[in-house]
Amino acid sequence: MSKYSPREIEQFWYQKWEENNYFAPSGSGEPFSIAIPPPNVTGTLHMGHAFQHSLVDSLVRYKRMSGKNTLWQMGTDHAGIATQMLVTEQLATQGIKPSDLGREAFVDKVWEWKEQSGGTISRQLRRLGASLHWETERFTLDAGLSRAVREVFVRLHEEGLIYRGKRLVNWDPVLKTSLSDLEVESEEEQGHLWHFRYPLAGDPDRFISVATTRPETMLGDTAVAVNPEDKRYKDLIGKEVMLPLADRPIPVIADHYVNMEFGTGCVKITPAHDFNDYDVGKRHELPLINILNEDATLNDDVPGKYRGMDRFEARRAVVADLDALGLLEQIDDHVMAVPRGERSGVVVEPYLSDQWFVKAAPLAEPAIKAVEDGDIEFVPRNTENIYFAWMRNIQDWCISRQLWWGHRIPAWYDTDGNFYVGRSEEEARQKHGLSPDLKLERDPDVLDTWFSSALWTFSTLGWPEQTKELATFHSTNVMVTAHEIISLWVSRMIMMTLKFVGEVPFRKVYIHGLVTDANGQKMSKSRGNGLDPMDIIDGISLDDLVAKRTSNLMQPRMAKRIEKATRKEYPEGIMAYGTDPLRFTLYSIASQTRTLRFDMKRIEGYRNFCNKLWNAASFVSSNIAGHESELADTDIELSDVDHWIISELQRTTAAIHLAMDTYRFDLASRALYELVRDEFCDWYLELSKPILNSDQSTDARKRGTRQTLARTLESILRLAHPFLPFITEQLWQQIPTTVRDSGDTIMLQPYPADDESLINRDADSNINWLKQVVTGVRNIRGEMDISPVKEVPIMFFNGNDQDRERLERYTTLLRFLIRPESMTWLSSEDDKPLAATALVGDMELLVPMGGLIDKDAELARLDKEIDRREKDRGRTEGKINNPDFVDRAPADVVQKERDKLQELESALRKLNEQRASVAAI
RNA sequence: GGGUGUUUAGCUCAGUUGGGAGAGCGACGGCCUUACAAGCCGUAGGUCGCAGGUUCGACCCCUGCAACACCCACCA
Repeated sequence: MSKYSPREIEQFWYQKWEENNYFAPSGSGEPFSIAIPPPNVTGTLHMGHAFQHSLVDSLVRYKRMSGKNTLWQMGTDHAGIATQMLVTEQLATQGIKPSDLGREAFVDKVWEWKEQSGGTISRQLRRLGASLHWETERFTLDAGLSRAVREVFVRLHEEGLIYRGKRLVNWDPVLKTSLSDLEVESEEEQGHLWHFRYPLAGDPDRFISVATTRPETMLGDTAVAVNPEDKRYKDLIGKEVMLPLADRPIPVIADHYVNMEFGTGCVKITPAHDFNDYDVGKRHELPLINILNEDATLNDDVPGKYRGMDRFEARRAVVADLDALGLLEQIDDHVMAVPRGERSGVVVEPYLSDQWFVKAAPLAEPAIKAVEDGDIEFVPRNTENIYFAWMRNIQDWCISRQLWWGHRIPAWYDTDGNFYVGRSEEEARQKHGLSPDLKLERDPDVLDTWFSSALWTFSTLGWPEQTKELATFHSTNVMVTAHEIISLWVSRMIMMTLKFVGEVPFRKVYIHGLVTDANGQKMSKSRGNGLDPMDIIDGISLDDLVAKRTSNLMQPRMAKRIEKATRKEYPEGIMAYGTDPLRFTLYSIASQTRTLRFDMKRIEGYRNFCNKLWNAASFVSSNIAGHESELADTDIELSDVDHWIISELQRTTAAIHLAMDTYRFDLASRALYELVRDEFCDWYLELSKPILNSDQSTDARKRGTRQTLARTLESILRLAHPFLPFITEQLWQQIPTTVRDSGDTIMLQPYPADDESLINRDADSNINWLKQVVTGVRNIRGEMDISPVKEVPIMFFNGNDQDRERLERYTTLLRFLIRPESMTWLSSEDDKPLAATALVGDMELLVPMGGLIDKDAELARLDKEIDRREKDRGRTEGKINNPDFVDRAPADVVQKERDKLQELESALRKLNEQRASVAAI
């Protein structure tokens, strides 16, 4: 058999699977379904995707093999803002502005772009081995989903759960659109707190000092507020101050919102440009003065000199002008949270505009209850707190975006500004009895991308049609996603799905951690520490990696640093590891912590693991070659070694089932790793060699071992398939059909079930004894620097009948594993030569010193053994001598300690005797 | 300000109802032993963040503290 080479097998098998439609639901059995969190149609696969989809794929393959009617629904998201920005940038390189094209032509361009680049993410998902049902792939802007969106919008509007209104919203002045709270990211930045004096109206010599972080907004102030309890300003309440620069009188009002301790205790109130001030303004019926244009330049409602200035330019001008008037009192450094648009990165403005909103509270109520009642379970459990915290304090959701790419809002306006909602213009006219002559214009806005995403689990299955798919696969079983998506998406799916389907979108929500780089840093373009899963699968040269990480940076000056760090970390670039090793690495780090560090060192280990599995299969294959026909024979004899590995297989199988059922992918992968490496390869394959090669073994026993080799390997492959889909398929194909099912793919084989009755405790304890003997000898060899191939006499003393019986039974195996020159059973103390010793229970294992063994080294070794046991004895004695322990601890625990003490004392006695005789040389 | 999580070997992390502290990587030593040097064998290394408490017994349960991380929130 050739060497393990992922590249050669992975693409081949995926294609085969897809051609044969193996990803389709079987149509029989209990349904199991998962809807993919739709990736951006024009996006590429990042490490977070690779992680998430690897987890889901293992789950899907596991359930499919377990006989479930399994659907992993594929689809992509139109990603309004992200995609529009991307295409806008593309056009900019050709010197084209969206406004040059106009709406329709621009949207056509986006569709073109989607057709052209939309295949990337799908290709990458295939490379990852994701067993998605491609045939029913959906797109959030396709006809069916658009229909679902209109249906939901109209019905919510009819119920008064969608409304239009002028509100203060988050405004992105570069994209010129509103954003929801969740699309705004606040980060602490160094800023200033300016203190200004506002002179009292009619008393220009008296001032009131206000503190602000945003001086330019003072042009829109409509009041100054103080705390009603604040004695300093009590007399000013109800009076007026003259707003400088604007020269408008504004009132001094009292409101508990004002914190007396902060700043000067006086707050300028700008209702049109601050969310708090907006609320204060409402309470006091203050006028709202909007001073900004859509692009955050100052509008005509400010004094002439500031008109048209950018907000930051205006800030400098206002500060300078107030200073010139002697009204600038002081400037403090001040750290504050600055809100920025998640996509554009620019500072977002609270901005007064007409928008559409979803009234969230009524929808949230049943959604909260569904989780409280356990209809939906969060895993790990405590992540439901994030959900509850968000839902119990939910605010209305601004769903309109001033973009061109997205679901256009199904509302039409007449020339008087009245609007009419309907599934179509015809319906809107009909519903409102409008004359056909009335001129209507459709609302130019589109819906927040998350609005269509919220309908994902059911719209992809055909809703509003009551399809068979919807009946079969909804509710879906589990949603696998990250923390930050809980509010953004999970909560909205739950609300919308309960509302329109009357059932939960999924029964479980598995929340996984965030994959970071090896240092725990979030992977990002700007940090230049991102790893592309494709580069790990296919490999990449250092120069290409550097080029990739330093191109298109928002801050080009970072390029040098990124290049340096990259060259240091990957001096040889990244070699091609293949998908299976990447996946296995991802499972192994999937513990239930918040951040998961991806370290290239680990993938190397798991690549080696795959290689080992490959070589083990090659060993099995060469040992059964020529014996294929007898592999199904019943005329066989199983040795203890065979029984033991079969036991191990059962235990691991049970452990993996438990792990998968509790979403512990890390424990599942580890159990598999340990079985394959530590038991199957390190012990079983080694022990099978003497059985197969010795004249002492009967043919029936050899047949038994060949059969166990083949069957165990075959089971391991099925067990491992959900995690390592490609290598397992490749190796499984090479298993003779006398051992495996004659099916065409491992994908559709039954997943192994554990069978308690196949656990053979006698064989287990025998093999355990055998391992101890072998380990004892290896330890002496290792410590005494005796070459593993140097044959030495080995003696046994003080063993019981069982030891003796086992020695005889396993002579052949022992000869192979410990390479004795001779094996002697000593019957009397007097026969004991001076020797290095190991203990196996009460039995002493001796390697005579005759020139081989260094006295001091052996003394050191014995001291170590003695010391270890003495410490243990101390602890154990302490317990036994504690009457409280003996009285109160369960009898079996006490007995266990007593037995242990006895063993320790016996061992110590022997070791000390041994030490004395060695020391006497 | 509120919330959640983390703290176990040099590094990254397991530790499933409280009953003898584990793995991988790294380190060190020895081996080309006929599946595998992408390998094999062996060894060292930890007052389980700190301080209390409950218990016969605590990495595990309770209280307090500290450090770090993340999420949410309107302190101008």
